[in-house]
Amino acid sequence: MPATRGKPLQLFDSMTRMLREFVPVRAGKAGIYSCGPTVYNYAHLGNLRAYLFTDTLRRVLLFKGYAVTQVMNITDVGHLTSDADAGEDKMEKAAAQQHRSVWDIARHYTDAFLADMAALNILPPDHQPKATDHIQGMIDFNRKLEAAGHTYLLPDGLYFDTSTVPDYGRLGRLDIEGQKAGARVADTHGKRNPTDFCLWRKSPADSRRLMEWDSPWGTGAPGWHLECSEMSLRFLGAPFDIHTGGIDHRQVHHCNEVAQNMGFLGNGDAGVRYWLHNEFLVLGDDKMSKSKGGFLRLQTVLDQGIHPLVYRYFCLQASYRKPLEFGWEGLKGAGAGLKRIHLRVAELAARAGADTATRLRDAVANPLTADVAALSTPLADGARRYLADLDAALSDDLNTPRALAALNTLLADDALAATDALRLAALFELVLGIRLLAMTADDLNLRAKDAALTDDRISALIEERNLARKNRDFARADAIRDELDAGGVLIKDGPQGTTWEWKPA
RNA sequence: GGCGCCGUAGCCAAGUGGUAAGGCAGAGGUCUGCAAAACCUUUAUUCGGCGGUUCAAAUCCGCCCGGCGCCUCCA
Repeated sequence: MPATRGKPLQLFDSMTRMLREFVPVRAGKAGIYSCGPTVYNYAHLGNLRAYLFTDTLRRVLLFKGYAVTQVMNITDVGHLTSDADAGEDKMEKAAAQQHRSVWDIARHYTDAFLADMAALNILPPDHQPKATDHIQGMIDFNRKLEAAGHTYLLPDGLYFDTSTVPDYGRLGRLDIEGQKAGARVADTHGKRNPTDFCLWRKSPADSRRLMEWDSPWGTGAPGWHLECSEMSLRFLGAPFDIHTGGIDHRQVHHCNEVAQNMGFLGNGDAGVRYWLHNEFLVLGDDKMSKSKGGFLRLQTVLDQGIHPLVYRYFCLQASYRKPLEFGWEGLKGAGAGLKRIHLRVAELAARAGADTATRLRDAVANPLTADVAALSTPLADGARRYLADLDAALSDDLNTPRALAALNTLLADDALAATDALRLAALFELVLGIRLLAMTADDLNLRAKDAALTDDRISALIEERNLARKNRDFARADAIRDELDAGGVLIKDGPQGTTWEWKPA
């Protein structure tokens, strides 16, 4: 079996700002480092979009036959909310507000984060190192930077001298001169260059931080940019293939990582072959005020009776490199679309036969081990075309909207044999992760948080309605239907009787 | 002040030189006591505005309008 298949994968690299063909450092393998969450609060939907993006990237590489290693950090060290001494430590602030230890805070929000990832069907990274487990590594990293002359000491800590590496800020297309002239240049409190950043922050002499460690530069905590450099190079080696993160990291965090890596590696190379950044989820007006503050969690979506995978599907409808407009209308629209897709796949499964459906479901249950070549083997010409469409879309910088368009088209293609169509659905599922074969449309219906009707009450009402219908008391029957509708329950009358489901709030 | 992004039908959105994917909603139909659900059919002479380049532009260039991100922690 070839190590890779399909068209060359084109990825938009932030360093060159160009589409570049993916050529791995090691043939047949791909290493990804994804900037993970700081666990001082719940992840919001925008954060989660970033992880859906990295998951798609990973699934596409797997689909194309690469052996993928993905590393995602968990930032459980508090970092200051500003570069000035007066800044607050996010972790410590959360701990103080909630009267819990910083370690409790970290554990709680890490667990919540992992639960969100699972709900979204995001494959767990191969490694999820916590920053606090790598303090010694970061200290060693700094020692090397210090020995190579990239650092200097200020009263409040150890700093990286960005003038010691060539072309600082290229990744972010930073205009250093322009920033100097600007009105918003931060207090440099002795920094040699405005862009210099902290590698080790000393605890104030008169107080202790809740999280602090001893180091050659005094007791304190590592600089925020350090952990990603240390852990990415430790787990993936240098150079490694792909580094991902939100677009907001392109200008500061990742520029600093590049500088650190260059200083550390000492060969004029940052050790990262492709930098990929996802755009933001943006909040339009819509009914967003309902949750005011714009802090929307996955739980917020669940409370509306909307399945987590609907959010995944919603994100897949847009390019990861374009801002995505969030709105409830759009999300519910995605829900309706995803539901119809599931209904069609279920119909295909019925036509293809239970044995085939079960076999295919099991074959794609684990994208890490799924045999794409075997799945795509007996496929009629008319079906092959859709596989080519899928590959072409994904190879074009992970164009999932196009992949979804192909999926919709193939599900409506009457010329396809049911087995072929279902096989294609299985292949699409490997990359999309919307549980096409492992879930049904019914599974998408969730009870909204404020739904008042109980299942028993609903059953009783339906029974009463059916009796009224039998007696041709349609006024009563319709009144019951309206009552159920008002309660968020959708009635479905069919030849086999009446069923019901929850509607999104 | 600097750097960068976006603006395509009611909504989300693909498309970046060759004459507008896909989904949702809407409309019509089948079904139904009527509906809903489901299924079938259908829906942008037009891509924020104004100029320009070109045989040809949503796609390239200029200006303008609107929205957003980063420059301080942030996906």
